[in-house]
Amino acid sequence: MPQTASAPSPKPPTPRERARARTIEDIVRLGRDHLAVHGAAALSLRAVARDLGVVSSAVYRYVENREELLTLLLIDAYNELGDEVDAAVSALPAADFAGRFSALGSAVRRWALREPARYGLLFGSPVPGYRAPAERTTGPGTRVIYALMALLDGAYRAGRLVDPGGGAAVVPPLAADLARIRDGMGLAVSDRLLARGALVWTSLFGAVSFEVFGQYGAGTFAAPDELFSHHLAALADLAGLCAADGAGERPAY
Amino acid sequence: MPQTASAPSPKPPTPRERARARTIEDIVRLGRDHLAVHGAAALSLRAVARDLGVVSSAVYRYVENREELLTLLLIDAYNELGDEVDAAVSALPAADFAGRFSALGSAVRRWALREPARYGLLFGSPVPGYRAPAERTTGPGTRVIYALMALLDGAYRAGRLVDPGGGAAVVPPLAADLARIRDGMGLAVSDRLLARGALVWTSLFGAVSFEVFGQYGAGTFAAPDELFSHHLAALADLAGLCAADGAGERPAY
DNA sequence: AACAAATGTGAGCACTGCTCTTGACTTCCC
DNA sequence: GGGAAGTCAAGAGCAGTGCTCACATTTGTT
Repeated sequence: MPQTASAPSPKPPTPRERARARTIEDIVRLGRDHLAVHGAAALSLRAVARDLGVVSSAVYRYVENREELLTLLLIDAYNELGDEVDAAVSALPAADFAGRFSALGSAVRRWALREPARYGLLFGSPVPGYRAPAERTTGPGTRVIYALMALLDGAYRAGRLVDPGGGAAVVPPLAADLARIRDGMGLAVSDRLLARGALVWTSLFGAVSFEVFGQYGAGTFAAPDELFSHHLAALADLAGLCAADGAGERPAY
Repeated sequence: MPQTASAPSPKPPTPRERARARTIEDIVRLGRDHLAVHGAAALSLRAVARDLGVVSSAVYRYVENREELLTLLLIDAYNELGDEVDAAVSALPAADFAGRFSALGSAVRRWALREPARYGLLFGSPVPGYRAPAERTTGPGTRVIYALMALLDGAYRAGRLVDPGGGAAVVPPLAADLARIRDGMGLAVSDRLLARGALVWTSLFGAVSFEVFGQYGAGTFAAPDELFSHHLAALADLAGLCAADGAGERPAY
């Protein structure tokens, strides 16, 4: 099994194939730049062709159509976000669940603020007429939620994730959904904590989206970093994460 | 002071002006339909002109350009959402804070699921190259957050909003922002509860956005209503809302 | 009825995604 | 080596877009 074992073709790549792959890489790179500058809906194959120094129809040799390029950029962005989140999380000791949670959230926010247009492609309103092919995007697209759930599940197994109370009981139809998810991901967390994890997940992206999309009015928050940190602490509490090791930091209710 | 006292022209509208206003209304209505069907980025003035039974350049007599139409649709959508939220909230007694909170969240979700493209225009990724004119959109655009803050502030003044603990203390720079907001909106809630309110606000839209934008994989949640209700209860708890009147419903910690 | 403002028309420019034909070039196989 | 097969870029062309402008028509008012 030499080379990359992805496709079922064990042949070594011919020079042609290598050149072709390199051109596609260039197209994706240029597309990423255009995406970052002009946004997803304004992504133009002709503009990419111009930057590539080639006539517009030539890029159709490498990329089937605009949707295909969008899909490539989607996967590219999901993976870059996933890489950064993974790196930020694994930079802290596995037992520091609260620290890892904070690192995960901060990494998402950092990437989103640095790449607002690409973040919008992933988590904003869907591009009209474009449907992401699930079989190619669900893998990269679920890396962050997998990381979060693995984190919370690890904390649960270590006895460091305790139900914070409040809210409501899990009703049977919801419990069925949660059971399916728990089995599918090999988790151990309880229904209530799993539901809390899902809420924390969407809340995290809600907070990031408001900031990235400029939904807060301009100048409303002069200290956005502090606001996000505060939110992150509240979300850790909402998820049920106990405060950092040692001292029973949990305030008296 | 007869008529509507909006513009500094107290004259009664001429038939011409009435016809003009009616045409603009028609354009907005048709644009709304196109928006709902094809999405914001695919909104086409030419298509609207066709539906209006007029040549494309004629609509430029009524709407300066595509951006102007987008702005009109933005305001229209914000107001429709605001109207529905206000109606849902005021349908319950003013003292039923938890009920009103639930009604607010459910109204937002209901409208978003019914009008996904318009919701995307308001809370999704910004349309590339389009900047909403703040002086015309901040009014309608802040109705929901005003309603939520008024609700939480009312609960606070009635002693029915108590700090749920957890999270972190408010650091000075954030406190300054919160103080400015509190003064600007005439609120009384504490810093921590105000910050919680902001988090609940973004979390609500995060949960709705994930559902509307199909960020949950297809078929992940067979019972989305129950999931949202569960989230809503958790968010009410996060905000510090005490459960409905009478019995000390608060579960033992 | 006459005038002037408001409104509608159609041509036109520059742009987009995408298709198709044509010609040139590279690679492989006999 | 020489042909065959495959690959690639070019350019024309189609249908659509936003938007402008000169011109024609309608319409309300004087």
